[in-house]
Amino acid sequence: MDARHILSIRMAGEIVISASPAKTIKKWRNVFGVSQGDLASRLGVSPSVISDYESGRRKSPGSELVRKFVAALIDVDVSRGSQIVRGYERLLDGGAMTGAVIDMREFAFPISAEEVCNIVEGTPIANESLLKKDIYGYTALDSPRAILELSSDEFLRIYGLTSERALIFTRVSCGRSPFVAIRVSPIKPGLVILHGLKEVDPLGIMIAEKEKIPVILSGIEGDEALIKALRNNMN
Amino acid sequence: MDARHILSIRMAGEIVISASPAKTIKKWRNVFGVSQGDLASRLGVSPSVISDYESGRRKSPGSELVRKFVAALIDVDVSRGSQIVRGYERLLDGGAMTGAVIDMREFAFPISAEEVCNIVEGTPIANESLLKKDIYGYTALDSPRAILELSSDEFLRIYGLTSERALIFTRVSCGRSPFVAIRVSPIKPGLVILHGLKEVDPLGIMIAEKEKIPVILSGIEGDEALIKALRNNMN
DNA sequence: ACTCCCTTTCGACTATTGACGAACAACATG
DNA sequence: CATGTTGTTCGTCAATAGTCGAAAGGGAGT
Repeated sequence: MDARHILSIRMAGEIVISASPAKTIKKWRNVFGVSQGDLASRLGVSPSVISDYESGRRKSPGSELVRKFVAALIDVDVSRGSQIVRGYERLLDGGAMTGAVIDMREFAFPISAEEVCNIVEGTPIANESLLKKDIYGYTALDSPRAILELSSDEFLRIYGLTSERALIFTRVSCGRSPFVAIRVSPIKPGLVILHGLKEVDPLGIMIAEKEKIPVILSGIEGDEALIKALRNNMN
Repeated sequence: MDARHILSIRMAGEIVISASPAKTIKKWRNVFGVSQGDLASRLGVSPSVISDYESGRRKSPGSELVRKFVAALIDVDVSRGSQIVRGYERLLDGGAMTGAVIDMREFAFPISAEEVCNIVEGTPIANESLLKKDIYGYTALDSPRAILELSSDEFLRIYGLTSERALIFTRVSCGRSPFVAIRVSPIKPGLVILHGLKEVDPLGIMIAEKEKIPVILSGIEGDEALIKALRNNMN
């Protein structure tokens, strides 16, 4: 399976190139939803071995360890129906995203919604207590175009490998449409960032509270400055 | 530079996932056109260290070594004007290739043109003495569509990271047009494979001989069988 | 409060990596 | 034939990786 091989290379590359291989190893295990015990069984080692790696006890894991680790995660996914691999295949097959997607990144390792809030100079306006959660990447959208252009298939693709990401709506007018779209979608993002307005529609806030999605209002002036701030803080 | 980071991940991933990290490390050094001595200087180690890795003395290079290795190659490229990084950027930015490109792969490590010839059940018809050279990947084209559709920019992109690849022309009628196209292009492929005909135009053979490009006539029946044979022999 | 699951920490041990430097081989050039 | 460049092999040693297993912590469920 081609997507499987390409995903392997992507995962291994991210781990090796990461400023913190330990954190990136843990990120991928969490993306695949596998416990340390399950993974250890599949690799034929003790659970403490996995924990040692993810905690950074070994600073420079060997290539063979990384290769085995990646292969084991993908094997688990395949045994569960290839959900992650298929999701990645959709990302590959779709070619360039529409212009509605301004930017889209996966983090080498997750950062908290709180840190994301700091990066975008944001003000929490919904579910502030949930800002400790981990965010794995972001997708920035041009809201008017997104509403007009995104097909249901493309809407799935903006979630990349995991929905635990920041969905950033730029050029927002009153802040209701984004939440309506999220409300009717089966998949919910880990965090919503609104940009381009000062006051948010109360109904939008109610939807977010109900869906338990933290929402931030970014204070950075201009789309490009927002994207720049995010890119400069890539780990 | 974004393409730089993505290329880093790609290279590191290929090395780690490869069935032979040693050979893939050497492939990438050759793709970047850097000597072992130059690379050693840049890494602050002795040349024999590089040779030890490429010869397979160390079976499982550590992540840090791979990261440093990749970074050093890209630094060399940047100091020379970012030719490789820019080439990769063009690959990324172009989105999906036109339908003229049936398939396109880079090998984890190069194989000889002779091995490629065996894989496609080929008969050498030009420059047979050059079949010992290393081939780093392949691009399979639908010839009639390629002639009609490929812009000069897209023509460059079919070479991927290196031109030392097999350019495969399928649905060829008499075998002259492909060589005329190659003749006028500034970049020459490492190997040409013709498919879909029994006799090749003598002028085409003359052009290939003149350009010192080995040419093979594939004996596999059918485009799909040809691509399948190539994919099944990916290293 | 107890049990179970998941994860972390760390001492200890063996195997391998990372690296140097010497000796050598192959090829191109003058 | 001598010299320079590029690359290979290998003995050697210090440092680190790979791993086990014991002990322990935190959270959820009963």
